[in-house]
Amino acid sequence: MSKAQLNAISPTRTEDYAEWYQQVIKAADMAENSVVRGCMVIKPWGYAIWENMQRILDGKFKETGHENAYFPLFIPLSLMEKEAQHVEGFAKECAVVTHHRLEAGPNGTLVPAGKLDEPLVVRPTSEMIIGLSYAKWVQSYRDLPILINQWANVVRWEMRTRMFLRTTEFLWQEGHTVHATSQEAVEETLRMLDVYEDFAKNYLAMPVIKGEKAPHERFPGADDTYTIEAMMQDRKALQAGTSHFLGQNFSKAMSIKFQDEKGDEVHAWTTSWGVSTRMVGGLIMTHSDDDGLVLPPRVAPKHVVIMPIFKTDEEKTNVLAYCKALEKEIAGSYYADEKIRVTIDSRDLRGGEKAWQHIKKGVPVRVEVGPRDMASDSVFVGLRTSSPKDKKGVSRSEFVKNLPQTLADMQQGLYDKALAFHNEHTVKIDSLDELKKFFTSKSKDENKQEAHGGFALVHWVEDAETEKLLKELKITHRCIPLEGPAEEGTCIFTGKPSKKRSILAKSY
RNA sequence: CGGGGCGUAGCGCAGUUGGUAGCGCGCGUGGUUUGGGACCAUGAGGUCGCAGGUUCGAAUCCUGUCGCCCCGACCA
Repeated sequence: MSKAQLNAISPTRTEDYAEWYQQVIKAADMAENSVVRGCMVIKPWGYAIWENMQRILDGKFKETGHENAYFPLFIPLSLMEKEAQHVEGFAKECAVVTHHRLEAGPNGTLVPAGKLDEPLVVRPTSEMIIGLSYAKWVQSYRDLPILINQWANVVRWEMRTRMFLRTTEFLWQEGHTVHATSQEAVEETLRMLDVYEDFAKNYLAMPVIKGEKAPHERFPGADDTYTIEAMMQDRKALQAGTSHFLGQNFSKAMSIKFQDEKGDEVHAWTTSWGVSTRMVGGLIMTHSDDDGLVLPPRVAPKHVVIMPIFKTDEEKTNVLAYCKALEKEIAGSYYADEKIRVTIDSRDLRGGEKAWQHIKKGVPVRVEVGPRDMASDSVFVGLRTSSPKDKKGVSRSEFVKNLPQTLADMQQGLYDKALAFHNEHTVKIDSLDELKKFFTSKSKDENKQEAHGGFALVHWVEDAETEKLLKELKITHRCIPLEGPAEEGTCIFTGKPSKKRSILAKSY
């Protein structure tokens, strides 16, 4: 049909947000469901985004003194049992290996054989298996601190999965550090939270709130859990990264001890912190629109796609040569201290079709080059942050010269837009009635609720009674923000005195 | 694991009271087009999720089972 659709993605965000999310992933060719329940196949475009995240974060971890290492995928069951709270928190979602061999069964089937003496848990997180090594490595205060990060996959057998946001197997990094003093460990915990904040804001263009989790939301076995919370376009909260101060809980469980300067044997203080492929989901839901994925340039696999346009063979030769020269010129320039990532898409596809594919994948800058542009030494440019129809011709030299600034402006523009949205839907609320109103959809149909709610800043004090009300409203306590003024008040549920406002929100 | 929805061609779907499978998009080929998600023609492509059962006959009815999506429960 020659009639152009209004949007590339159907349904739109307002029509059906959850379905829109799935469709963006599909349209951008990022990932697909696999034959294994709850596990996804991450396709090249989606994986390239993750690789960019990895590269940037890895650099920041190293800048802050960490080294990478790798520990086993399997954790002996007996080891998991050592920290009571930890076990309780993870027991329900552990995959367990009980056999180590397959034998021929009836009718060509294979049956597990070779039962293991001790079952192996597939790591849901690595505190225990890494702690075991740390116990051996730490003898003296001179061995500290240990600052190690691991890039790995982990498995958590969740009831309900969603691509990128919560999958049975996911990719992440987990930092595990050991310190001589509580203070040092706390500083490390907060330092890494800052790294995550910096990464989210300045690279993913995703506004986040740093905060502390309520006791019942803590990592199992942690003394304190800190989080960065982001607001998605449906105004729900997404926990985008966490950093835990583990106190001496794990060092006691694992016997991570050392002799201090005075010769006394003491337990070490540990931390752990991580972000996962969930961030890719957060990225999608922060910026994308009804035409597909929108990528902040800093994590876009390609910044620029050049699309040659030609009819005859002669034109093809000339246009392609021109495009290659342009590609080389662009690839030699820098944006945010990295070479600009450019590619030529010379596939034998119709122009419109091709352009839309790149729009759906979120490539920041599209450049069309045909004989006419060539003749005037200009290029035809479309930006992902503008309307798909909004394209204009500019001189080639101007375009190349301004490209770094163009990308920087897009990056900043995406952050500003997301921040404005975040602020618009973050409100102080001082009464229960107001809170109920804020979090109640006008539509009575469970499946057709309009976007509502957001981040409610309220005085809240943990209490069994408030839990019930939160549940009724389908909201959760997200965090107590670290920044912002301390403000005395009273809990809107119980009237108990509160020293600071918390964020309550619906969440992923 | 509870409630709801859905599994039919690569994708999206139709298939009414059971009679041996169709449409759109996409894909192949030929042609016409070409600054834009083209058009005409002509093809290829399906054990109707899987396993049983009822029947002369099942995509359709029954039972079981697996998977996906939504709402809950759960969620470092």
